[in-house]
Amino acid sequence: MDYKKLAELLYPEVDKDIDYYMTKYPARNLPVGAEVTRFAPSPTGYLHFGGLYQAVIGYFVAKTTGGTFYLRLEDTDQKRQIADAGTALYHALTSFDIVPDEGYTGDNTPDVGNYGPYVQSNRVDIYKCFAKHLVSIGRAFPCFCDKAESKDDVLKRRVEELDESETITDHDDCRNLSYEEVESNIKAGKKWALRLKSVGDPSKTFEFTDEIKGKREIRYNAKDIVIMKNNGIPPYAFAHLVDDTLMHTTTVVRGEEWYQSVAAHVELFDAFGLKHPKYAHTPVLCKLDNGNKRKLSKRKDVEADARYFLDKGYPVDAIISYLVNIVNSDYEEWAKNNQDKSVWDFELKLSKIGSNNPMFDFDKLNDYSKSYIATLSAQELYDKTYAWAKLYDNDFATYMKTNKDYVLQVLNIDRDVQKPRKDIIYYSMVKEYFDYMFSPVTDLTYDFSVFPKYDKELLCKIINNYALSFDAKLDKNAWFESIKELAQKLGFCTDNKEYKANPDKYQGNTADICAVIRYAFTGRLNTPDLYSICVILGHDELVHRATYIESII
RNA sequence: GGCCCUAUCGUCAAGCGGUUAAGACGUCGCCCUCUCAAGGCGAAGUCACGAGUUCGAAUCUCGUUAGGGCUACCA
Repeated sequence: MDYKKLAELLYPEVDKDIDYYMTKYPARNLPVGAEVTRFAPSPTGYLHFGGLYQAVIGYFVAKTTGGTFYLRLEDTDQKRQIADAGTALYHALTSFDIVPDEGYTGDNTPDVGNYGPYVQSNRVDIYKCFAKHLVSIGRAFPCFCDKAESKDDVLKRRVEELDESETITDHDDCRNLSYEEVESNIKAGKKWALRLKSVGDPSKTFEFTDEIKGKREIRYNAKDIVIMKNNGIPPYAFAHLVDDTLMHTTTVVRGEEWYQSVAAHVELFDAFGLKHPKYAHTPVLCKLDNGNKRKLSKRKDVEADARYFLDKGYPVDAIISYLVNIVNSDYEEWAKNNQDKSVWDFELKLSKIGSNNPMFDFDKLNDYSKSYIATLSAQELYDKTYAWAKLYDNDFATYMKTNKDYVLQVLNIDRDVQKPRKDIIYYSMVKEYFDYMFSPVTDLTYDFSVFPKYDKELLCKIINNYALSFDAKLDKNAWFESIKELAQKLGFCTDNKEYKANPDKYQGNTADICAVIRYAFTGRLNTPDLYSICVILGHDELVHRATYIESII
């Protein structure tokens, strides 16, 4: 068989050879040890949290080695594509501060970098050229079978084949077609796909080192895998070879689900005489569902959509910290010893990634988030909450802007202290958390039956007395003394030990008085520092609230 | 069905033939206290199971079981 002739027959329009592209895209000028990584999602929907997890790994590997991280859009499956998903993917990714050094930047903005195009559908000429080369060296052949199988069909067929015979051949029948047969098929207008002519012996193994899993023995590939679909577009495997070669990816970070195909990918690289990149197959993010571990699912889990966390207003650094912690569990110790640094300074190591599929843990993420927000100054919290509100809660953003000084005071409650509170988890919580500061008292809901021991008269006495006598000039100690005075006046006990010994002798203790005050002015049984709240509300507002409360008890 | 990967507290996990089997989140208790947080102190809780190798196994080997993945002209 004259393979060159066959190549011409199949790809008459291709006039370049692969050397043209090899010289067009020379290796990057990077320091020794610098890794080139990529995030290569398909525009089939929103950014999946598992995708973000992959992207974070790739990003950190590139960053910590002084390399390059780029974004490539893998849109070779036209059936599953969703309009504008690519653009949305880019925006979601960058919203998490994962900003690629080069690559795709959305549908309406040009790619950045010298190794483009970074959208696979724009690279078909290049794929064809590589495909033609493979035909010309006798390692690829056209396949005229029309196997429009679904996944289930394939599984069924495989099971049947295995039932019939011990050994199954992965070689495709079309590999034996003569030039004349191919020619007449093509003249007849038959559609064809291009397949690799595999020469692998699956009874033999080769040594493969995965950057995460370590050394493994893998069986040689024997499948005549499709490298160009009958629509002229390559499936993943071939696009991977061409793109990661030409874009000089040094380490391919991809999900565990690709691990099975490395044998095929390696054979493909071998066929071209090319060195394959290093591979890092990452565990899959899972979730506990009815006692079972399962993959984070787009359909079932709101948190599978990375935008969920943006919507809620989770701090980006907290999410990244959480992810980094899953990936490298020594991150926590590092963070403890490097409190002046941020997660972005952490040096992530692929070799330290475990092989287990980790389960997503909201508690842990929330802890990172609370702790992070607790480190923010009032001004920083204001800025971040405002930035969030501008995107997700316009009314609140307007409120924040017009009442900036007041909001700043509120946000500073219990914040300017040694051990700040940790109860705000995400920015959307701010509004609700301080609703009694941001809303008129008439918007708060009350139910004074929470104080069954006290009648209306006593409640009003406490509230009115407190409001009328409140003096914002008193410091915290003096303020507390004044509460104790009020307590004594109304028959409450101010000595805890005494109260514990003789609870029946009193109406209650100081804590009970405080509870009434707190509830009256905030509608809450729990709040941060009551003193600060009252100072910010001020004498007049307290009196106003007291009057209103009296009318509704 | 076949092939591959994985298995340490509820969760994330250190561990690499000899450890009282780290740490973090969560849970519980105590202290502090105007509530709630925070903080301090403390507690409970793990080597999936069965064989083997070894003086000695969470660690090595083999089975079993369970979970995950792949088995597409999807990525």
